[in-house]
Amino acid sequence: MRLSTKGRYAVTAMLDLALNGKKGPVTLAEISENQGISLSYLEQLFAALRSKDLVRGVRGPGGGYYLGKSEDEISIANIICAVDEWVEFTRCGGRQNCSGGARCLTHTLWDDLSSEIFNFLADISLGDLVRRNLGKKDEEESGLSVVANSNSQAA
Amino acid sequence: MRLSTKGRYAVTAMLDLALNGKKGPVTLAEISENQGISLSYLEQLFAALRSKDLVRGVRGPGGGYYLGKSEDEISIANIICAVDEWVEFTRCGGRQNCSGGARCLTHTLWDDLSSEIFNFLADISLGDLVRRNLGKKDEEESGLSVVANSNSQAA
DNA sequence: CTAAATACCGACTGATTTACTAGGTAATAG
DNA sequence: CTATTACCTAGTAAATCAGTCGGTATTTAG
Repeated sequence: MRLSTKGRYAVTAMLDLALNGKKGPVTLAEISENQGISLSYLEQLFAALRSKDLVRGVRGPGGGYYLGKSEDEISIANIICAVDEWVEFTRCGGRQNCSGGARCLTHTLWDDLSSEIFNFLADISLGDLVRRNLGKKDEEESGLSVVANSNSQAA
Repeated sequence: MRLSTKGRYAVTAMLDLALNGKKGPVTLAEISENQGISLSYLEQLFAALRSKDLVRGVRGPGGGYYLGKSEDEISIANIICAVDEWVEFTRCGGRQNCSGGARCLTHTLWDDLSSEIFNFLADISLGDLVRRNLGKKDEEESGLSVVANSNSQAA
């Protein structure tokens, strides 16, 4: 898994789109304004998002972007993979026997961890984030209620 | 959170150290050999790890590195933060009122998600990974037991 | 004591990525 | 038609990545 600032920009932009796109398309100019991301950089990100059908563009005046699927069908992992090109990590991935064991064992461990992180992010949808926040308004003063919902597929 | 290839190298190296360092220090030359990471790059990574007391170096012949704490006291988040310098994400972080709401809402959502990812990685220790793998040997042939690697995002 | 092994340190480097600018073309609404 | 928007390509300064090179400091072995 690769979670860079580029992925952050993409997730942030998609969140903005999910929040503001309920009644019509949202222009990149609006997202740029809202989130402080340059327009052209958004264009690059949305080209990648569009190629994975995560967003749908409408040209012309009154145009902009819709989500390509429902909020609940778009996971955070989807978004990050779309812009970060998801390179495979393990170079020996089970196929080669990779210098005898010690190395491959470590790679297997890393691969397992990497999959866990991926699954964790694949389980969180845009809709989750949006709904979670709406429900949070009341409990705002009582500290952290949102975090650590213990998706512990470890162990 | 920032999970780059640099963090991967660090976690991989620390895993190697946890696996091979039971009976004495492990040299960077060995880790370099085992994991295919250049010696000088390892030196850079271990300088950062050392500054956070995650490893302890011993000079001279027969020297090398020990873990700075027990396997169970070192989390994956610790390792990644040590080498990746953990920059803060939200620029407006509750203090400023940040252009009126829509933007800050999105930032809050991102911040929550970021905390979740961090907590997830903070809950996995080196010891967890090592033990998890040892217990896996038996069930190896019965497919995947630890992780569902049905990463079907590439479609 | 000497020599080798090792950690430790700093400067430099090509390649890649990041985030952005500039300058377009294509489609569509009014 | 014209304005607005998506969509596309090329370029770029800065940062980061992963590495080389050339050292110094410390400790063990002979």
